Amino acid sequence: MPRRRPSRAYHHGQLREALIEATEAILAESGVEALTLRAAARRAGVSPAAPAHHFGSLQGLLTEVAILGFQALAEELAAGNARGGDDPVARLREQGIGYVRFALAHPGRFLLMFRHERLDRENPRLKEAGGRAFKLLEDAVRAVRTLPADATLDRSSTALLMLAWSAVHGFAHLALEGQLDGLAGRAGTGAFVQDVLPAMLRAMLAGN
Amino acid sequence: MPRRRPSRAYHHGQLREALIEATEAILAESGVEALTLRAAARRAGVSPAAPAHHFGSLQGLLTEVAILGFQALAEELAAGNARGGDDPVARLREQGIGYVRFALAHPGRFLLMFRHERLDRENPRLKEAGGRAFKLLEDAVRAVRTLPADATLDRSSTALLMLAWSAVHGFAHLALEGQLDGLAGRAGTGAFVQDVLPAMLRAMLAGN
DNA sequence: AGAAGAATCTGAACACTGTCAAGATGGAGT
DNA sequence: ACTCCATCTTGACAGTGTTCAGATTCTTCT
Repeated sequence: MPRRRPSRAYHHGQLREALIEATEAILAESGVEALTLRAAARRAGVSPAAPAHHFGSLQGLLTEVAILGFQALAEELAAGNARGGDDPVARLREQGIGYVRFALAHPGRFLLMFRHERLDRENPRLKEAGGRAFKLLEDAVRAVRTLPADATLDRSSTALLMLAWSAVHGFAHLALEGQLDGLAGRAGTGAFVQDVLPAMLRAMLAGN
Repeated sequence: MPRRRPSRAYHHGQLREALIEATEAILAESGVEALTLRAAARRAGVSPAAPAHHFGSLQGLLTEVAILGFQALAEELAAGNARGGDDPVARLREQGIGYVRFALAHPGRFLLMFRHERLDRENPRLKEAGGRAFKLLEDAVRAVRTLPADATLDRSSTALLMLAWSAVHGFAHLALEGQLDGLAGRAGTGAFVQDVLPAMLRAMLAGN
């Protein structure tokens, strides 16, 4: 445990960034439940009360981490779009694969992003980051249904959007909460996902 | 705050049941985050250390509540079966409606059931209760695919099962975490669910 | 009936947690 | 040089889960 240098203790300089980094490290190493203001402060080498000035509360700090999470998710969805090429259905399917890939690669981050009681849902930057990721999905559905870029979704298209989102979100959530371990058997959850997810997405998009 | 009667304080008699009841009440009133050993003990009119003897830890107490939750979920799925009548696809669809109905009717309970870090996942009774609910889904899928009652699911049937489970689970989870509030608009999430869920399930089961 | 033993619950303690108020510190601008 | 202000620390408070020794009561055996 490296204690901070005795001199230059005050005015860390980039404490805000350091705290976010520390929080993400804890999240990756020990999961959502280990997220603690004091642990983050310890890791950044500052006093327990230091974060208050920058984030107001633990909720504020976690919200910042969630914002970064939604930005990373949006990138993953965009990468799925790229993999999908010109075929709208393939783009939607690859977005779904990207969604699950993101969740399994960053379990803590993903679970935090959807723990509304730990976040400040009124934070405008959080709303914006979430909305940006959502828009990628919405546009993909519009493309599948050959709707203009600014059209509001009819009921059937909304149903497709919700089916796509719910399916990948539910799949990821069930996998992260260990509900698929029994199904996966000896091969492990990772192999199960690799095997079943594409088949599931294909079945889902069969009628479109 | 009614303090417990000064006499007859010792040997509550049914403390185990009383604590589970208190926990469920807290869960219904204030959600998962408010679940606290001391709060449950207070509500049952007993000292903070009392629950330890019956449940070992907070995890143990919450696991008991989750077990009851899985039992109630199984009942809801069975009710869906009944609504579905003789049509296997209708039975599967009604199970899905039952799943979401359960989640929205008991948000705290549902969220707790899928918070693996708060539960003792090795508890055999928890495993059994979860497995019983899962088997209802599995059997419904078998019926749709006209498989014998004890057949192991092939890849395609597994994909259908995962699609069905993931879709309703994801839908419910997204709704409970407030992710659908933006989509729901002025009508409210409840109305949105009523409107979109059947259409989503129809689209999901179109090819079967 | 009476006593021994087991089950149940209390009280006090410990190490944690988030948050707050008051004060110390150092950098930036005049 | 001096002031102002953002930044960080110290110390405190109430609340948490859990443990342990002991008090209390129920059960069972003789």
